[in-house]
Amino acid sequence: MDNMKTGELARRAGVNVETLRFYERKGLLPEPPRRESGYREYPEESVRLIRFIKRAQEVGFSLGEVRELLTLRVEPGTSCTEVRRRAEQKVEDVRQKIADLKKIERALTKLAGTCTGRGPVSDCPILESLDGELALSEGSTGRRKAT
Amino acid sequence: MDNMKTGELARRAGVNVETLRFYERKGLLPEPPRRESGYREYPEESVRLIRFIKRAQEVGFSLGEVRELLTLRVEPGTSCTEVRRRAEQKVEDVRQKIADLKKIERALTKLAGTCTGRGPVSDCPILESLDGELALSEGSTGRRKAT
DNA sequence: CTAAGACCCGTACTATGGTACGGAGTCAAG
DNA sequence: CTTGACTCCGTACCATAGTACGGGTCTTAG
Repeated sequence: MDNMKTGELARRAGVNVETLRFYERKGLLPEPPRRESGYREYPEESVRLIRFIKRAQEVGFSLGEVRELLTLRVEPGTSCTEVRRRAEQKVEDVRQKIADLKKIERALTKLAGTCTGRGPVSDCPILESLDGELALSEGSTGRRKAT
Repeated sequence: MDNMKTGELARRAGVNVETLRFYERKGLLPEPPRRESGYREYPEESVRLIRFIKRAQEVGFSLGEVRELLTLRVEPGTSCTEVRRRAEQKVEDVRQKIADLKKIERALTKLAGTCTGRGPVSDCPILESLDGELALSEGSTGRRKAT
C-alpha cells in the first residue's frame, strides 16, 4: 500500500489535513505526485517524516530549524564537508538541550521525592528544594543563541 | 545590590525590557515592589528566573507549561500530594523529550561521522544513514499528547 | 536647574504555526 | 447514476510569544 491520500496520511501521522498542506507550502513536506484528478498520493515514508517533524518540534525546534535538519539529508549541490559541518553544529545544539532538560529533570525529581505527600504546600519542603536547581545553576551565561 | 530596575534585569537576563512586562502580565514573573515613582525594583533572583524561563522554552515548553512548572513551587492552597503528582507527570514529559533528543542526536552523529568530508552530496552516504534513524524508529505510535 | 536617558502605560503591530471556511471537483458504494 | 464523503484551492481567522510606538513621568550627571 504505497499511495495514501491526504486524509489517511493525516490520520496515520496524527495531524490535521490542513497541516499537511501547510507543511508542503513551507517546504517541509515534499510535494507528492498527483493523480489526474489532482489528488495527492503520498508514499509510505511520509508518515515517518511527519512524525519526525512533530517530535523535533516538541523538543524545541522551530519549523525553520526542522527544515534545516531535513535538508541536511537531501540538499543536492552542497558539499559533503558543508553538510558535515552543519550536522556537527546541530549535534551541539541537541546536546545543550539534553543537558538543560536533565537539569530540569533533576530539579523535578528532587521536588517529587522530597515531598512527603501530605499537608498543605506551605509546609512542603518542595519550595526550597527547587530553588537553586531550577535556575539551571547559571553556568553558561551569555553565549547562547550563537546559531 | 538587591534592587535592579527593568533595564538592568533585561540586560543581565538577556531579554528585551518589553519581554519583562509581557511575562509579568502572563503571570510568569511575579510583580516586583515599586518605588514611589512607580519604578519596578527586582530582587537578584529574578535574573535566574528569567533565564530558567528561557531555557525551558528552548527545550519545548510553552509559556503556559513553564508557568505550570513554576507554580509547582509557589501555589499555596494546593495539597502537597497534588503538587507531587504534577511534578511526577512533568518528569515523565521531560524524560520523553530527552529520549527523543537522543534519537535525533544519534542520527546526526551517525550522519556527521559517516560522511568522509569530500565530494558532492549525491555521493555522500549521509542520506541513507539518516533514513530510518531520523524517523525516531516509530515505536511510540499514538499515545502522545496525553497531558 | 536642566536635559538626556530610563522608565511608565496602553495599544498596535509582527512572526510563527497552525485551523477553519466554503465553493467546486472527484470517488466509490449502493 | 446518484449521493455522501473526500479532496482541491485560496483566503481568512486564531493563539502564542513577543516587539514597537509614543506620549508622559522620573532620575541623574553635568
